[in-house]
Amino acid sequence: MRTVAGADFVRRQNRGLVLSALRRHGPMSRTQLATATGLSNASLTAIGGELIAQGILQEGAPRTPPGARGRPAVEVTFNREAAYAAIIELDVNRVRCSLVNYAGGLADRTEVAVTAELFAETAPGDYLVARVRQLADRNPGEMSNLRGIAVSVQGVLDRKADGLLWSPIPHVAGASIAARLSEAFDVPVTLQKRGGLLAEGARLLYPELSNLPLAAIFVGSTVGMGLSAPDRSIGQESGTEFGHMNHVPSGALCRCGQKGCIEAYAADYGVLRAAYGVPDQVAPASSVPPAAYQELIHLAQTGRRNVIHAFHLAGRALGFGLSRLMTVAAPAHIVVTGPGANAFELMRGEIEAALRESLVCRIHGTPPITVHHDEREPIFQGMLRNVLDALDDGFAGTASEARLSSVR
Amino acid sequence: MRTVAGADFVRRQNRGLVLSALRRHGPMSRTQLATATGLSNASLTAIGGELIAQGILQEGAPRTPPGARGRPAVEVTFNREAAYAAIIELDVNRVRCSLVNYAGGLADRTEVAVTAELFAETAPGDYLVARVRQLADRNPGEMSNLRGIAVSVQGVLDRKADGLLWSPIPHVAGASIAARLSEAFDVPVTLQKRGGLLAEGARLLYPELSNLPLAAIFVGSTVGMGLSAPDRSIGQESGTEFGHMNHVPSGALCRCGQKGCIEAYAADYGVLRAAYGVPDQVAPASSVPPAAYQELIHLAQTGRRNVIHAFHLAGRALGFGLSRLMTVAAPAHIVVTGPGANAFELMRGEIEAALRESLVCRIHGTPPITVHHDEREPIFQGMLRNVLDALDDGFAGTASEARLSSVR
DNA sequence: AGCATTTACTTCAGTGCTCGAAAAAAGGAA
DNA sequence: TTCCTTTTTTCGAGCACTGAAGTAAATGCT
Repeated sequence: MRTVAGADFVRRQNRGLVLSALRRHGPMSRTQLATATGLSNASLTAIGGELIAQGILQEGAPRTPPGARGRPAVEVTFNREAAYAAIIELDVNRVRCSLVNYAGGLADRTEVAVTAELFAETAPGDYLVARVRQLADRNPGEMSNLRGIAVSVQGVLDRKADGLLWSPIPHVAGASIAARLSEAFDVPVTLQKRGGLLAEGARLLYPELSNLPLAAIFVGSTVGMGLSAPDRSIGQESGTEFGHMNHVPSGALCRCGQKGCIEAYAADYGVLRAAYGVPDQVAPASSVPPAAYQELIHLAQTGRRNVIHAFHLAGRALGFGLSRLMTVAAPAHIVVTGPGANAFELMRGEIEAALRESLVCRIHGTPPITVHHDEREPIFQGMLRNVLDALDDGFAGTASEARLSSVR
Repeated sequence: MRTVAGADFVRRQNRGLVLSALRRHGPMSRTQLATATGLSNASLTAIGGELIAQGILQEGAPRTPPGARGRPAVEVTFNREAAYAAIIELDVNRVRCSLVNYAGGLADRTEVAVTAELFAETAPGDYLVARVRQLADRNPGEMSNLRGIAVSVQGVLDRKADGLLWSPIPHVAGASIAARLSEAFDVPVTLQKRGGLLAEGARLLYPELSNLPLAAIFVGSTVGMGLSAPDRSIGQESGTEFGHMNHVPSGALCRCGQKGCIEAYAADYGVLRAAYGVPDQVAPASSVPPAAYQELIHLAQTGRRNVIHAFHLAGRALGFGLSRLMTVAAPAHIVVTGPGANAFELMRGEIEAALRESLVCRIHGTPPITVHHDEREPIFQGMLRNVLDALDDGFAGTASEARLSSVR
């Protein structure tokens, strides 16, 4: 719903423009900012001065390039102390908690290995509160200026994005996470799905992808997928459940309890099951050690037929999933990440064959597929960008308060 | 990409707000408009006066409700002559061409039956130009103020939405349509996919659906699907190819030439083929007379086992397609339209069974399914709304010209 | 008929924002 | 020192919005 615009709206918009330009292109002088945003120099004096007075931005040392002629430009940067945010990666076997400053720098970080029983004993919300509290104790000054928390999760979000209705992480479904953290630290908390973050992060990591709609899939102990398009900035929609898209009706038993999900063929446990000829209706292993999965890949690479076949089945499941996805979303590029990225060459043939069977690919061509082995970095970068964008957005709207706060 | 805001931007935004309120809630007094948009009465005097001076809006007769006390309110309406638009429905067997005025009223309409060979002889673009020209000859005054053309199509749009890369309508693939019409009449032309229009139209036709994300499927000589969410207004993304989502790898031969598409099971020709035990690799009938399809439905309703089975296969294909769709889009409501809507009860069991097999539906519940037999009305309404919204958008931006044009 | 009342709309003064042009600032070069 | 160049700031004008006060147009009451 569009809303009525007035002078304050204009200021908010243009402050946002300035912050956004700074976020995307790094420190700049006022004059550069003016041309980057399209605002006049006069407006930049006003807006820049206001943002600096509010402690959101700060002036750097005058930068004098060798042999410069006129008055030296003075760079404007984010004031790193203007705000801090916590970024929590909640995974099956670890919780990583990072404290970042407003300039995007890492201030502190904790990482804890997590067992399957943990959340049976401690409510996930309480546990994450404790993790953030630990950061707070070590960084009292910074944490007093905490302005947001982002949590990456796997599974199906509830309607309010407060917690998960279902998750591959044991015992987290049904627990309040966002509200719990939010009341504990009195800051906005967002839950973000790994798949979408992966896609956004890949866009940031590969500049050549930054203007394409893209899909990122994660293959490992689960199968996840996210979409990211250049325009719509934050927020995405509710995310996807690609791993639990049906591949074969009444097919292999999945960890989610349904039959025939892509994940039941393409996640580590699915491949393991198929490689050793275990009937696909047998309940999947509760977890597969990373080393065991790597060993499977190694076996396939050295020619073990039954293991190769298992990866072919995995590729086929992924390929038909992508082919079906293409009829609805049509990404122009696909990124494959996670432990399974190491097995991509084993699956590539089946994936591409399945894609070729789709009308969309026949017409538009099959989208190129890039392999990015590590998944943690794009996820973190995606969250970092989202969190900072949200802070920028908040600061953009603080214009009218400026006049008030400068009084006191 | 956000752009710099100034006073002109504010005016455009607020003009848009006024036009949008009028479009959605019908004629209103200035005072009502002020409360509906959130603008002040003073602003409405200014904006309303400007819009009236530009001939975009007009004042109606003072409306005096029985027993009213004060000064009577004067209603503000669209000036129906402010602009005209052509709406073209391009179907397999007919072309309907409607001329509508800015108030949304129908000014004239032609409808022509079309044969399969037509576009082999006449380029589709030329043919449509002739159709619009015919309207122009009959309505010279109106057509001199033509401001836009919208065309509903089926198939895969090319990147520029100028024509179709593939279509179930013979001989239209590859032809320039939008550019051809645009240069002939010097107005903007948009090609819109039937599926998306169906979803948008259904939202307009059923007020109770207006705030839900929904999916509309068309079942008939083809299978189509469109998504529509409450927020993002015009433009949608590139549309979907649901009918050609794979249902069974290497399955039944589809008209598109691929194997195993949903359409190959659920469109009329797929059901016909299955009902009569024709092998599913046999090339599909090039067209199925509507009466023959109705007869099939009748046979199934009277208990013919093999026909019932064919509809079950169709339902299963649609159901698994929807189940797969749910993992990516998650509509809260599904609308079924087209000739196949008459057969919905024959397919319902299989559709719902397939949906129940999906994780998303197990968790969020299966979305309710509404049957809307007619498909023409929602398609037309969807296009009408889109065209008028585009005109509104254009008029909203004419603010600065107002001062100029009032001079001459 | 005349005046009060009610509701719709307009006018006016005030404020905030952007912009272009001119002025000031801050160094290097001559 | 004085000139030149480039960056910033200052200043006046123009626009749009708002709240408050004023005007318009009709009904109802005396």
